Amino acid sequence: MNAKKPAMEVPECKEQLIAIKDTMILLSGKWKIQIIGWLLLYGKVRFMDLLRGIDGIAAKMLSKELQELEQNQIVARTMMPTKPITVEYELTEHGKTLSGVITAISTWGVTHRKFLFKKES
Amino acid sequence: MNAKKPAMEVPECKEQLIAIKDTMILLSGKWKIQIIGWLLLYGKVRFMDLLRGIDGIAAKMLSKELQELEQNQIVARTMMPTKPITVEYELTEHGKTLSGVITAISTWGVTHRKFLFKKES
DNA sequence: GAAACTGGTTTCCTTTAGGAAACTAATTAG
DNA sequence: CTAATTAGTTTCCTAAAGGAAACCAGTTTC
Repeated sequence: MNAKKPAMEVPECKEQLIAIKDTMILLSGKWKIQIIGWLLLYGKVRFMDLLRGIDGIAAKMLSKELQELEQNQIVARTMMPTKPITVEYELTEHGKTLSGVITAISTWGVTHRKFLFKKES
Repeated sequence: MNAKKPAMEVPECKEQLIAIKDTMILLSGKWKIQIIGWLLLYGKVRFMDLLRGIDGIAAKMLSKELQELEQNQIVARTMMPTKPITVEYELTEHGKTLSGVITAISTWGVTHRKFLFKKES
């Protein structure tokens, strides 16, 4: 018996794989999806809300990730002329279109937890 | 005007944020989601199919990522007694429950591309 | 016998991600 | 005057991720 097949036929579903790659370039890393999840749940929040709310994140990271999300027009930043100054972050309209992705990820996390629980019992 | 609010009220939506974190621990990195996307589209495939099909991945990476996905029971590995030996990879039943996540990511990639196109025109 | 196929592993290296802590400026409350 | 608030930035460091190339064993084809 010979294992040789001439190589897989690769149909044009490839578009979808490119789209996956595109998305993951924007959202990769430890924090971005968590930040977006926060903004989806809580709406318009301040820098310090995120810093205190997202477990374990450092100011440097939060600042950097928010800048990147802003550049990609997923997050909007608003400076308020209060004293001391406050800055508010929220999802843009485009950013809100990520809700399907975030809820799918969140839902699967629950599914996976149930799966692990079922196995060990 | 004083910006001080006593600190955000943080309701119990936090479960969802934990679930997001759980999921991303399993799927983080440059390749895992792409691999799963491939397996969703093509079903049962061989090591070399993935190596040649996923643009830019190195054998070391593919091998390592597949091992991790197997450990987490997302991917199943089958050795076939052909000559030369062939190995087939496919999603487990549990792995297939990721299809919602993957299609959401893929769909959003398309949405995002349209968004960028609309802006520049 | 040489080359090519299978599915990897090993080594060595570079790049990136990420974290801790200190520091800034402007302002206010005590 | 001191301490604390806001929203960050800067520096220094380590750990992890990732890539290129060589290598391996077993088998088959030329």
